[in-house]
Amino acid sequence: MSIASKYNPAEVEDKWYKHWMDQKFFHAQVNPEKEPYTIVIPPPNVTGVLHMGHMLNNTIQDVLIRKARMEGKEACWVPGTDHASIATEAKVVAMLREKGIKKSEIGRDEFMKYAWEWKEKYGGIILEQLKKLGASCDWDRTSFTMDEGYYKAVVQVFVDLYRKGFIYRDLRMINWDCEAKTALSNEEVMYKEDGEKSVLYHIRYQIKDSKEFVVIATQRPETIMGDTGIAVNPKDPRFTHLIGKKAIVPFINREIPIIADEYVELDFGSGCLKITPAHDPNDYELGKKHNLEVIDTINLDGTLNERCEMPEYVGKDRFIVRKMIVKKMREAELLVKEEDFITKIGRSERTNTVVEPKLSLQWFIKMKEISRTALKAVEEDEIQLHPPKFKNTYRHWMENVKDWCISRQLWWGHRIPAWFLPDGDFVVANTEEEALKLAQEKSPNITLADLKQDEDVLDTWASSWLWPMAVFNGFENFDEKSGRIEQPNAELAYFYPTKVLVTAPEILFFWVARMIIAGYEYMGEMPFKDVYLTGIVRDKQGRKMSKSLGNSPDPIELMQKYGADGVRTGMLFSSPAGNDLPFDEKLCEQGRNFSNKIWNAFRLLKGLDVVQTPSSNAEKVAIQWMENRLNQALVEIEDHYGKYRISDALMGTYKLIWDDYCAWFLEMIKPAYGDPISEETLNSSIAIFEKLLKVLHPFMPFITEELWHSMGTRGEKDCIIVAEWPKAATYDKGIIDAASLAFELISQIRNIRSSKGISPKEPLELIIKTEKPEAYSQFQQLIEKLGNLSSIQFNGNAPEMSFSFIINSDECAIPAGNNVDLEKEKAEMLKELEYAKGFLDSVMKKLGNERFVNNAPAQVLQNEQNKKADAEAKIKTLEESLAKMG
RNA sequence: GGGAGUAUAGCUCAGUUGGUUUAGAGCACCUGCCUUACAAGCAGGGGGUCGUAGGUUCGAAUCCUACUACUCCCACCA
Repeated sequence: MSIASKYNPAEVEDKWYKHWMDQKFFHAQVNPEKEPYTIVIPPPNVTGVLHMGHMLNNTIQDVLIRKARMEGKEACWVPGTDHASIATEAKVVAMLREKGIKKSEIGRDEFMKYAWEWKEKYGGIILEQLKKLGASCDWDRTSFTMDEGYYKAVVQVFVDLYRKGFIYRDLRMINWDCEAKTALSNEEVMYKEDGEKSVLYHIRYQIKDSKEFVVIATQRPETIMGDTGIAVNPKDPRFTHLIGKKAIVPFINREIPIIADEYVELDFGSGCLKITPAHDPNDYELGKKHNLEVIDTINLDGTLNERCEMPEYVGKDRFIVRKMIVKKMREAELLVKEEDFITKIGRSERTNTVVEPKLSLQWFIKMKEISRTALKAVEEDEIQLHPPKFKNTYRHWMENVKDWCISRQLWWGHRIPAWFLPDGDFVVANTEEEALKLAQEKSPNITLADLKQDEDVLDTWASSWLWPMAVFNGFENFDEKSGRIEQPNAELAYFYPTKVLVTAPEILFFWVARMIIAGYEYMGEMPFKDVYLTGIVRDKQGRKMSKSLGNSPDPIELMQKYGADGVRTGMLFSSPAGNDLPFDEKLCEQGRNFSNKIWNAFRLLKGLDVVQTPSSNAEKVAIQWMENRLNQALVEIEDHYGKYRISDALMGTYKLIWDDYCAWFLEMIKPAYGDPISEETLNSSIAIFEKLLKVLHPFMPFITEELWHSMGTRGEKDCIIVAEWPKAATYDKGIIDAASLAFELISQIRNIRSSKGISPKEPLELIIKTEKPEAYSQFQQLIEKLGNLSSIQFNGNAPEMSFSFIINSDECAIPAGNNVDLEKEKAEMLKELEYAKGFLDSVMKKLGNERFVNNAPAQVLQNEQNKKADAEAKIKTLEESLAKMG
C-alpha cells in the first residue's frame, strides 16, 4: 500500500462536509432524552465577508458544539445574519448611485425592493464561507433578523415596551449623520485616536451699551448665529462685572445674556463660553438650565437655514460657511486669535462624515429599570463572563446606563409601529388595523387614509437583542397581557436558555447586555449561561486587521494553503479568552504541520506487517502507560474546556498526540526495520489512536473524519463527528511517574551521545547506583530500546572513564570506552562542580537560617535537607573523578 | 477626567490557596542528523536578576504600598 507522505486537505474537506450535511448530523431537534446544548451565532452583517475575526469566533463555537455533540448532547448551533440597517442601506444607496438612481427619487417601496434584492444576492456569502471552515451549524435553522416572524416579534416588543411605559418620544440632542441623514447612537460615532487638527477661533463680542468686548473661543464659528447666551465661571474675577449684562452676536446683532455657570473652565480658551443650545449637547443642557432660547440654524443635510439670519449662508454647507464667516470676521477685525488645536471630532462609523449634534424628536427606551435584573444576573454569576475581568466593565456600564435612542432615519429595517393622527397625536400598535381602532378611540371619524406611519426604522440592535428567543420563533407565543412569553413553544422551551455566547468584547453593551435584558424581560430567564469574549485579531505589528490597512489575509486563501484544520488550530494556538490574537501565518503552518504529523502516525500504523502473536511484556507496559497517560490528559483537557481555556485544551491535545503518542509511544512499539508487529499490540495502538482522533475532532474535524474512515471499513453513519467522546477513566499515577523517570533517563543518555559525539547507532552500557532498582524495572526493556543500551547494570562499579549524570538522586554512569576527550571532560566537570557548589550554598543558607528551621513545615525542611545531601554527594563524586584525572 | 486590566524567555502565554532544585510550555533561535511514519521531520542545546522601588514573611513571580509603561472601556473642554 502506498500512502502519500504529505496530507492533502483539499482532497478531503469538501467531501466530508457534504457527507455530514447529507447525513443531517448538524441538525438538532427537540429530544427530551438528551441534554440540549445550544449556541446562537453572533449573526454577521449581511454586508460582511468573512474576516479573521469571524474565523476565530466561529472556530471556537464549532469546537464547543462538536465536543458537545460527541458528548451525546443535542447540539444545536443556530446560524443567521443581521440586516444591519445602516451598513446595508449605505451599500444599497452606493450601488444605486452607481446606476444613477437617487434614493429620494424612487421612494420607500421601490428602495426596499432593491435592498431585498441586494440581501438575497450578497447576504449569504459569509455563511457559505463558514462552511469551508467546517462550521457545523444547523443550516435548516438559518435565521435573518428581518424574517417575517422575526419582524413581527420586533414590532410586538416595541408595542409591549411602549405599553409598559418603557418607550417614550422626546426631543433630544442626538448624533446626526448629515450624509446618511439619520440619527446615530453613541456607539456608532467614532473618534480618531489621536484627535484631529482644528482651529480655535477667538472672537470678540461687544457688550451692550458699553465699549467693552468679551472674547469667546470656539471651533465652530459657523454656529454663532445660533448663540443665545454667553457663560462665564462665577469665580472668574475677569468677568464678574459682566454677569447679568448682555452681549451682542456679531453680524446679526442679537442680544444675548451673560450668565454664570460652574461648568465653564477658568483656564481653557478665553474663559468665556458661547452657548449654542441647538448645536452642542453641553450647550443644550446649559441652555435648558438657564432657560435660553434654542435656535436651530442647520438643516438635516448639514446646510444652513434661514434661521441663521444671514441670507448669503442659507443653503450652504456648514464647513463652507465656516470658511466664509472666518473671512468675514477677519475683515471686520473681530478675530482676535486663531489657535491650532487638537480635538476629538466624532465621525459616523458608516459614512465617516463629521457628526452634527442635532435636536430631534426620537424614540427612546428607558433603560434603568428594565436592566436591573440583567445587572444582578452577571453580578451574582448566574451568567458568567469569560474572562471574568469583563464583569467590572459590565457593571460599570449597567450602573450608568443611559436611555437608548432606538429610532433611525432609514428605510432598511423594522419600521416603527407608530401611526400619527392628523392632529399630531399618535398611536402605537402591532398592525395598521389595530392602529386604526386605537385612533378611532381618540377621534371616531378617522380613517386609514388619515393615519401616517412613522417613517423611521429601529436601531439594528433593537432587533438583534431578541436573537436567542426569536431564532426559535419564541414570540409566536407572546402573551400581550402579561408582556411575556408565558408558554414558550416546544423548541424555545427545549433549546433556551442557550449554553454559551461567543462574541467580541466590543459589543458587550450593544448586544450582549441588551440580550440579557430582553431575555429576562420576555422569558424571565437568562439567554445564555456563559459568555466567552474573544480578543481582537491583530497583525504582527499589533494593528487591528482592517480593510483599509489591507493587512488582513483572506481566510479562504489561508484555508486553501494550510487546510481548514490547519487554520482552525492556527487561530487557537495562542488566543486565551479575552486576549488579542496577534495573527501570524506561521501559526497556520504549525497547524498544517500538526495535521501532517497525525497523517504520518496513521501511515506508520497502516504500513506495518502484522504477525499473529500476543504483545511482548515491553509492549504491554507501553500500552498500559499510554492508556493511563491518555486518561490523565483527558482530565486535564476537560478541566481546560470547563474553564473555556480553549487554547490550553488544544495545547494539551497537541502534546498528547505529538509528544506522548508519536514521540514516545510509537517509538516504543515500533518494530525493528522489516519486522512485523504483533497483532495484539497493533490493535491496541489503533484503539488508542482512534481515541486520540476523537479528542482532536473538535479542533480538526476534517482530517480526523478522513482517518477515522481510513482505519477500516465503516458505515456511512459511523462517523467520528457523532462518535462517543472518550470519558476520562481513573488512572494509575505510578506508571506515569515511572515513565517520566524512564524518559528523563533516556534524554540524558541521548544528551551524552549528542555532546560526546557518539552515534545513536552505537549501543552503550549503563550502570545505575541506586537503592531502588525497582523504580526502573517496569520500563527497563523500553529504556534499553529507546536509549539503544546493550545492558543496564544496577549498583555495579563503573570504570574510571565514564560519563556520569544524576537522575532522581541516583548516580548513572556510561563507560566512556574510546569516546572520551579528557580536556573537554575536565572542563565540563569543573563547570558542573561550580554549579553544584553554588547550589549547595543557597541550600545551606536556608538551612543555616534559624528562623527558617524553626518555622518552616517539616516537609519543606526535609526537602531542603535532601537537596543538601544530593548536592554534597554530587560534589564528592565530581571531586574524586577530577582528582583521578589529575 | 472616570473606570478596569496587563507587565514572566525574541514572540504568545501558563504559573491554582506564598514553600520539590537557581521559574515552565508552544513557536522562534543555535548545533548535529535525509536514522524507511513524518526534513511540514528527529535528537540535543542556549536563552528570563518574573516592569521599577520599597514593605510583610523563616521564605515572594505569587500578598501589600508607591511609581513607571502599555491596553481597553466610558465620558469629554468650548
